[in-house]
Amino acid sequence: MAPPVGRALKHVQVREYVRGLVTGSAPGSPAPSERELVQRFGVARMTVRQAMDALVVEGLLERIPGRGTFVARPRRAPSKITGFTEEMARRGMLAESQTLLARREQAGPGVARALSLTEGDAVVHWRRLRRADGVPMCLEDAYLNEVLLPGFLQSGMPTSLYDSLAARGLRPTWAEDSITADKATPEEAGLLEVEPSSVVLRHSRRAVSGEKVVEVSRTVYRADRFTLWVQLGQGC
Amino acid sequence: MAPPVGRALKHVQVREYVRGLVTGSAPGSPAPSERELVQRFGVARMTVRQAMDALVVEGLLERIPGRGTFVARPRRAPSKITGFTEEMARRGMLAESQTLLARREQAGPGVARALSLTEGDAVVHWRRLRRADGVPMCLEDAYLNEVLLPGFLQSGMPTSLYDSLAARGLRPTWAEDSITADKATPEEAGLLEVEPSSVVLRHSRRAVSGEKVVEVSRTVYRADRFTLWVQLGQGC
DNA sequence: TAGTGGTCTAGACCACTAT
DNA sequence: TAGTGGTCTAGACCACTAG
Repeated sequence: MAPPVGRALKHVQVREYVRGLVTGSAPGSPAPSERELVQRFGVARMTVRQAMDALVVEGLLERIPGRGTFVARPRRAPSKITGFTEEMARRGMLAESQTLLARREQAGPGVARALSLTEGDAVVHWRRLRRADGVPMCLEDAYLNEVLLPGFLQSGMPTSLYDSLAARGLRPTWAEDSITADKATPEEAGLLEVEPSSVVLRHSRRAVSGEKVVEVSRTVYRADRFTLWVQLGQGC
Repeated sequence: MAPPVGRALKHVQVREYVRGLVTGSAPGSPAPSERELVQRFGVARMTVRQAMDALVVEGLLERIPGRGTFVARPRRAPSKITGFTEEMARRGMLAESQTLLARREQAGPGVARALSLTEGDAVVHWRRLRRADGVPMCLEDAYLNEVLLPGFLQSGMPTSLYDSLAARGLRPTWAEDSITADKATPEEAGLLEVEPSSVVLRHSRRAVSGEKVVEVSRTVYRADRFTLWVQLGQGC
């Protein structure tokens, strides 16, 4: 394959060429040597190193001095920040949602603080009963900053909140969760179709995209149907 | 301050000089310009860029084209992988432990699989009742690969498992946790000093350091005393 | 206009690995 | 010995920002 032509930066051309060669290769496979790429693209070696550096930082390549550059074994990664739809898909289950409430409200003190707003500011309150493979799994109350989501309530509610946040460039980049065990309230038990005072898992989330708080939610899961899985790590 | 002298690599000298200038500075403070560092250290600009690149990747500096290089605002980071002692300290509580059991065992099928061992291999089983500010908080069963921890049982049990792992260069770099809500067994209720069938939070962990599985544990927390906090993020 | 970071060149020498 | 990545030089031009 010839080096691509275009007005793209040279280190980007090299980087994407190598990425193309390398994606799909088994870990440990050799990448082209730096001097080989210098020849192929007719660029300086520092330019090639800039390209390779980026792929090394990404975790795609691994350099071994004296030996060469190789496809890195995929690093164990921390959990992605996902919503219910994506999480259930990952478990091979079909997520369904029943909207119980979707309206504009004035933020109370707790929600205002969590969303970094002022009390009384407009928020979207969205309450859903969520099923996996037809069985009630959890009850979720999400609060969203209306200013960040103009026309959200009018545009017809999506299935996946996180998809529609992503579509607006507001995919969460950071989230803080708190998790407790508790007993269901009578109302929760009724909606979740469990005995009164059944054990539940309560999960609160505050999700941030860049500097903006995009979601504050409280979710109550049936303990008999749901285990929370989290991966932690120092890698990215 | 004069450039340090020594046989250290030049880009390392520059990097550590800048790090020293910058740590403690407020986010947004300017770092020295690249050309200024070229003058000060008498090195090539590419060498300075190599030094600065490292600090940018670390998240310490931020480059703004046309303006300069500045101290980055600390990025929101995912949770560190901590044990009970460290976690309680973070909450301003004093962690105490009472060892209920500490012995060499043969790994059963479940523990063997989780520790990436063969059934019957030697493992350390360590059961502790853990208190925070004197109140029972959780009951933890940890299983450790004895081969990775020679003399662990003989050397007197430490307070913090994670400290002693760190001392052997086995600080976890990745962990997978699962969290469920449940009711305490009679034995658990007795040890945790709660009513029988009280609500508890069950937390399982499999912690890895590099490629080695260093800890497998199951912990049961009093739900009335403990909330799990987790931060997730794409930054490192 | 002066200064900044972003890109790029065309070399060089080193330590290390593999044959 | 040949090849690899690691380090380093002494320049250059560009687009952008700020005064």
